[in-house]
Amino acid sequence: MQGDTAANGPGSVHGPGSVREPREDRRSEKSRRAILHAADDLLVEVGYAGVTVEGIAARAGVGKQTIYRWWGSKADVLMDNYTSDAKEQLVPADLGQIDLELRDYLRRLVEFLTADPAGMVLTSLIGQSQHDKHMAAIFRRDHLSAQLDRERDLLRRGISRGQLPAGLDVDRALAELLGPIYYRVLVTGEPVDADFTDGLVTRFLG
Amino acid sequence: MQGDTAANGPGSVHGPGSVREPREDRRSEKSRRAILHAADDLLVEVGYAGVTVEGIAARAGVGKQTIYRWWGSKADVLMDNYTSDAKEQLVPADLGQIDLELRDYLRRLVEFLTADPAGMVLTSLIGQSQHDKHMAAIFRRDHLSAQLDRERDLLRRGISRGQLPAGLDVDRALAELLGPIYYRVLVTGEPVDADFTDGLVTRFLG
Amino acid sequence: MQGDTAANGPGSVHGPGSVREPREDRRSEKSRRAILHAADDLLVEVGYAGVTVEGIAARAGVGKQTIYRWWGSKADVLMDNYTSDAKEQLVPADLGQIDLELRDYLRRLVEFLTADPAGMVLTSLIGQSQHDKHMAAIFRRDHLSAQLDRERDLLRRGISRGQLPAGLDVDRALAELLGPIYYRVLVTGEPVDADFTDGLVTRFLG
Amino acid sequence: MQGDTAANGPGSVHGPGSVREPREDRRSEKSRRAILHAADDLLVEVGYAGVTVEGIAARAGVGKQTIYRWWGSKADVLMDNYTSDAKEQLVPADLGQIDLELRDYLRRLVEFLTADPAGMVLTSLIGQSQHDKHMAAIFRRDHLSAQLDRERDLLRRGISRGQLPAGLDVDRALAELLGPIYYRVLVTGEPVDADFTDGLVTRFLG
DNA sequence: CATTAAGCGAGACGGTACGTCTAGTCTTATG
DNA sequence: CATAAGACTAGACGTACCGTCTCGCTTAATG
Repeated sequence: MQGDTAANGPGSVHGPGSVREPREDRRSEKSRRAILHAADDLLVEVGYAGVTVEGIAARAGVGKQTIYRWWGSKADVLMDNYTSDAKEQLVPADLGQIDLELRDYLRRLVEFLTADPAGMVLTSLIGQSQHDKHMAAIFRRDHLSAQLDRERDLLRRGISRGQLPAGLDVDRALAELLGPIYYRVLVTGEPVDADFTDGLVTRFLG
Repeated sequence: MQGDTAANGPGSVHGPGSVREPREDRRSEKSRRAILHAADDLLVEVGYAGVTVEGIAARAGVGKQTIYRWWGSKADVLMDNYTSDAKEQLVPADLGQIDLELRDYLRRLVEFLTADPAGMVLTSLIGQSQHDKHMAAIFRRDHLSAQLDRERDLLRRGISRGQLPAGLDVDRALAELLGPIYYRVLVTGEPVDADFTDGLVTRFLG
Repeated sequence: MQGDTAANGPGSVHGPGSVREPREDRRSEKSRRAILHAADDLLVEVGYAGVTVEGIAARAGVGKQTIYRWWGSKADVLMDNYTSDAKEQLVPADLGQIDLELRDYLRRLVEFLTADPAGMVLTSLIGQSQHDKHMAAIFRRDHLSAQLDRERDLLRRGISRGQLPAGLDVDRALAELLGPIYYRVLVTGEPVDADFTDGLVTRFLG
Repeated sequence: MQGDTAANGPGSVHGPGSVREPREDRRSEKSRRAILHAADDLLVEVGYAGVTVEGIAARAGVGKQTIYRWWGSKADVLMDNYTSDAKEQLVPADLGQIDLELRDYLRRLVEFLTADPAGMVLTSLIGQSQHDKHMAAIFRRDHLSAQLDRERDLLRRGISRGQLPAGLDVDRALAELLGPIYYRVLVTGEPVDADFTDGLVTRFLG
């Protein structure tokens, strides 16, 4: 085996001794970057349905095989792309006050989902997950769980500070805080303003 | 609804006197039904991504042109299919008590989304809406708005009975009640039990 | 079944009730011609190895599927193309005198093989037959047998006129007359002049 | 021969001082043999069209670069392979009598072409020569000319013994003796028996 | 003996073409 | 004139090889 299991790239589902593993250490960083950038650009320009592996390859100046060697599908590429963006932009801030932190985080989440190109990737990936169980599993494993962890930490910080009740059901609380936002973005398509998110926090803390 | 002649079917972009309009009165009811059934069956058997116009036509014993004549895409067919199912199953009951009504409705909504084949259509359509603005618009116009109206009526009934505050922001309330459910179904994929939905109602009314 | 077996196009190897037969009567004559012309042009321009199904399709303004629907491979297309050319150019003339007829035919055969673009197709097909049993069988069934029949008729005419011995082994005679020509064209690549072919006839009749 | 350093291997197009010449003296004999064997085995197992450089490399446990370093193509490898086989098996015997020698040689040639794996290489190479001028030139230079020399010697021996006429056109005679055999093997695919080859000799000497 | 310069196995790379699949349009014959 | 059937152009799919290009690793032959 080359490389420890933990460090394997997204989409590496194969166990050891699988048919044929590409060797991570030989991987071309230049191509990797070109592919991720091309995918991102295309998503913005032509939309999720218009993104094709062929198009990514052409735009990146890369062989299709190189994409298939390291990712399993266009969704896989876009997800990889996205994960780093999300890590940077969706980290809940530590402001000492849970109400400020929540207000801030929800506002930034809305901003990300509705105005940031990377947010478009996220909603596309969630959309794709509705028709593709495999994609859904990878999405949850590689992106969502990390994000949820960051969000749980936020609430736990509030608990440890005594700003939230000790017995709080964290996951339920997240569903009640984030659910209405995702609902408007994904289902009704209504715009979401700060008033709405602030209201969620107020009712949650009240 | 597949639409009266004046309003034209979803996806028909032509103005009046445009290239050529099919005449609704000549339409074959037999083919229409065969197509909708075939689409439904296929969705359950092979999943949204596996459904193709070609597959529907073959299974229904129908020419592809007949599908394209009356619908704009596979999503259009599935949506048509779905709309009637939803009407039957997602009508909020009038039980006299808002708390009972909400508890009942949310439970049935969860049941529909997670266990009913028609619910699979719904989540698929929402998923598709994430990559297809046109689809999204049609989905909201032809399905979602009707459903939202039924849901708003539920809350308004509660207000008129004096069981809910007169100044209630109905749309915000719906987002807070339904959002957490859609969030779990669409985003995290966690199972949703009656405890969860009842809790939403309790906190909402409390 | 559509069409009697004899009239079936080249490459139709399937028995009745095979997976799916295209319907010959719906075939687009325009596309058929465009494909055959494009293939012929390409062969001359880029040589056999450079001809691709993709290239033919592009040049002909045709979908690849249309080529695969009616032919099995590029060799199949080129063969189809060729068969008609050969029919026109390689018919042994009836001149009343076997020596004149043979001299004439061998000269024209050489001319065809070495100077006519269609002759290039022929040698390419024979070449391809060396690595492809399936191709070889089709080539022999669809082209070679017809040509051999025409050549046998030539000799039989000579026999019936009393210009050749009654007990002549026709197939062996053809091998001795044509073999040296094909040998030079296919194996040694030496040029073949009228002196050479006339000599073959002289020795054969002597 | 894979060539002395001065003459360079087949397919080497570089002038002296060109990009970079591999050093023959460093060459791995083990790899060379593994490659030739693998190529031979593959030819028998999957046929000419199925042989690939990649397949040879994998089967031989060798890097592709090693093949490209010393040969120019799969045809090049197979030809190299073949040349030695032919040398052993297709040497005309010196039996003192031209009729016996010819009968013997033609029989062995037929046996080689139709039953020996190396004969399959030969016909494949001739086939390949029909679509590849470069290949054809190399084939003629590296294999055919040597073989033709051996064959011419056979006839010249007959002339010097007085068993063949002094003014015999040797090349024409070879075309008449060998042509019908190659014709049947390459073109018509008919089986060739001893009766046929003996008949050629009889008519040639008669 | 260390150095160094090759050949080597391995395999990732940019490409091209493969043969298949589906989209959405167009054509023909039938009722 | 809608329909079933299905051929059509178009173009993406995922795979197979091409021939080139690093990588570390032997393995000689030289300093």
